[in-house]
Amino acid sequence: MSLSRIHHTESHSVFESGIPRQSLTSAVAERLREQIIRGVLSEGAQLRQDAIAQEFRVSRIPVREALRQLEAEGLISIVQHRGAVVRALSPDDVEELFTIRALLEPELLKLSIPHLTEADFAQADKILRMYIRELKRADHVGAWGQLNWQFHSVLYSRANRPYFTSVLRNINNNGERYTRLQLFLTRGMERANTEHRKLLDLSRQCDVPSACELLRHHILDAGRSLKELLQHRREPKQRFSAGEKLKRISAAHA
Amino acid sequence: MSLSRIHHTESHSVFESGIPRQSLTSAVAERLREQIIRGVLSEGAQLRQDAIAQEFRVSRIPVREALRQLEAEGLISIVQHRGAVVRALSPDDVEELFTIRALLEPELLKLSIPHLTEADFAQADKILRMYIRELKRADHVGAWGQLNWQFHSVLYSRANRPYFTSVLRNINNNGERYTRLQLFLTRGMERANTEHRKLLDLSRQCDVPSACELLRHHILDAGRSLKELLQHRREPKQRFSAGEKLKRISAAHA
DNA sequence: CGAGCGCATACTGTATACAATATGCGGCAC
DNA sequence: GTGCCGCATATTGTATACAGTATGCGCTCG
Repeated sequence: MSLSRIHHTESHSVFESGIPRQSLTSAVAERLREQIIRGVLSEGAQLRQDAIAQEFRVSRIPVREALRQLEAEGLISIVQHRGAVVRALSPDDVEELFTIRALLEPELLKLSIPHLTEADFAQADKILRMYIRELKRADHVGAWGQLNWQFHSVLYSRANRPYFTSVLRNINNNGERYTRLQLFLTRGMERANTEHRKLLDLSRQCDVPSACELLRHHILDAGRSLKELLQHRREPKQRFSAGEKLKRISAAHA
Repeated sequence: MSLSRIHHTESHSVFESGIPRQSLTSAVAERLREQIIRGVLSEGAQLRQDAIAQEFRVSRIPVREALRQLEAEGLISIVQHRGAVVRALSPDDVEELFTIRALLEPELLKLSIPHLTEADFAQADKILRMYIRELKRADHVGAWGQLNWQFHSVLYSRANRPYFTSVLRNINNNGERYTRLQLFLTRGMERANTEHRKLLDLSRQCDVPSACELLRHHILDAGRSLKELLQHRREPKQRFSAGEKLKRISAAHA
């Protein structure tokens, strides 16, 4: 899994196809970000610079820079001399993320709808159909969360508001692990699907107020549901005594 | 202006008082961030790693890490092999930032007001009085923007919403240079002051709806005003031909 | 037997050195 | 005279090496 174009120019890594225009730092950051979002690196997981550097066949410098970037994005936290760990979100944190989404996304949708083209609707429709396909397979959960964001993203794409988009993209990156959890555990996929379908129809009809209101509730309901899920999921763990804390932490890696 | 605690342990830099707990990377990032916000480094300014490293008496590694962090915060942009420059915001960008603020800050205020203490109001009041003092002196513009954010920040402090706060803090960091411009050029300071006073009074009376509505308009009006200011300010420059582009860029450094 | 100290170890933090790339200028050909 | 090629220079990108710090274990002492 080398990212280096210097020592392994013949490697077939996607990062080395064609003329390399991406710095190792960006490549490492991208990989780690993806792994965190997809849950490959679960919350609390330690990110040791040396291990990552060896895995990607690079030195620790680009790894360190990538970690700084991920920290600024809120995905990990770095403590001096103690390394980086994947951030864990409390139920309150998750609620906050959804609240922010509920405030920003309807505005973005409102600005976007008037400029959406038939191609955009077709694209959204395509994503929804892929979503349903994934829903039936139910084997790899990974794609749901991604498709979820992609769908929303297409609907906002014509708003042409880079800051809105980057804030929301980042918030979604922070929360996607949990969104996936909810879609999986509460069978919320069916509901999400019907709501997405409605949202697409309303957008197509240019019914801006209804679409925005539906979107707002769609987000808030998902947030509430997820918060409750997390609270109930966390409670059992509180039976552990402080002395067993260590065991729990190591168990979390399994 | 050394930040190094290794080579200059006897230095009196604020970063070295007491036991150093901050990494050089964080210290450099903080310094640069402050300089960008305060306009010491104006938009388009090139940040050469070597120069920064020498100025702070550190190697380029912590500088590079700091730059990555600032890039993730949106304050600078880094291009491969061409270095980092302070980002310039278009009038549309500024409008976007204010729109986001107008959506998020009222919500935060709503959540905060019920929990604000008399000490908080006193603190806000103190900031307003400092604001007026600075307004009369009118010599160093720097403090206005900072006090502006501090005032808002105090009012939101009891909302206890870390993500809201960090998103807004970052947006303010990105826009503060321009806010200051507006306060200076449009004599918007007086208006801001009276509106802040009203906002404080309404908050004290726990009149949540009125306070939030005032805040929303306060932000949106400031945004509109600033956008127009920037548009008119930019227009004269458009008379330059494409051929003179280079001259304009180098002149921007003066 | 328990508590506290000290050392070994592993990891992070930073500096120095070298490799690679972009930019600008001068010379050459047309 | 003009345009293009190629080299010199400056700046960034990365690797290696070393310094500093936190953690855990064993030892000693009470």
